[in-house]
Amino acid sequence: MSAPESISEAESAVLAVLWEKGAATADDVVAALAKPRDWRESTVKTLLGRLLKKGAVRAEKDGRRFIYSPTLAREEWLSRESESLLNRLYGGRLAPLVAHFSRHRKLSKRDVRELKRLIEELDDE
Amino acid sequence: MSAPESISEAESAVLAVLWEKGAATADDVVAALAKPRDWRESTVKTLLGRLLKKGAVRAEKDGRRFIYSPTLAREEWLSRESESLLNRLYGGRLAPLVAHFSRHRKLSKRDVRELKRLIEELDDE
DNA sequence: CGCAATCGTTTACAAGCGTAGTCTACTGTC
DNA sequence: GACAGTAGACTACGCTTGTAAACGATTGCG
Repeated sequence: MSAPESISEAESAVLAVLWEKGAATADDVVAALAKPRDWRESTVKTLLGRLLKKGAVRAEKDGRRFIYSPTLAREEWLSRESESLLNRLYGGRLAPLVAHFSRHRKLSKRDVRELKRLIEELDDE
Repeated sequence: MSAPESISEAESAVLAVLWEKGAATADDVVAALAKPRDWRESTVKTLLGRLLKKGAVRAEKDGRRFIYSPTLAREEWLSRESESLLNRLYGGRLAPLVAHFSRHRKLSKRDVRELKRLIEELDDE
């Protein structure tokens, strides 16, 4: 199940690119991250290296370069991060989080609409 | 408004005690944390000091000791942490998080029941 | 009144992180 | 075949975090 090595903020930005593209060279990643984060090439290389070491990314040799692709699935990562927060702050359950947001009027109409639909679907199962 | 100094995991455990007790001496906190975390006294002292410096905690002199109390409200902290996660992972909205959990069958019956009630209440507003 | 206990403060130190420069080896080009 | 460019690896460095020992000031007790 791949050791649960924790992914840092910066690393997750790199992973995000790989999740979107499926696979990419270091240069592709550098290019893709040019806009959002303003990182030097070496920064991205370092992050790729760390992700490699953590086993969250795989590198396949393609001539003189490597093609990087994610090993850790985005969904898996989402689960880990989300559950970690729920455990730390809300006793591991989702409802209290939602309650917190509703209590503080932090829900957009869109959120409410979507939540409503989601809950209805749940009833059907 | 208090500067949004970020609170670390360990620090939040100390804050948790203060939130529960309202106010406490360093020793009280050490005692309260004896069970969950197995920290030396100095560890707790360090954390209290850091929280002080971060402005998340206030210390009022009471004879030779200090009485510590939280400056940062728990609700405020919950909001910060939760919103930060939502922003980083779900485009800042709550519905996608719930969708993720439902997709992965991570919702307990209790969660579903409570969510249902919450959503109904929302409709009333 | 002196001393041991007790507070809070200072210092410590390894690991992780953000950010990046430098080094080395390979390769495509003239 | 020599050389410039380039890709990945190695090194760096200051900051935060987790964890704690050491230090110095104060004080209640005998």
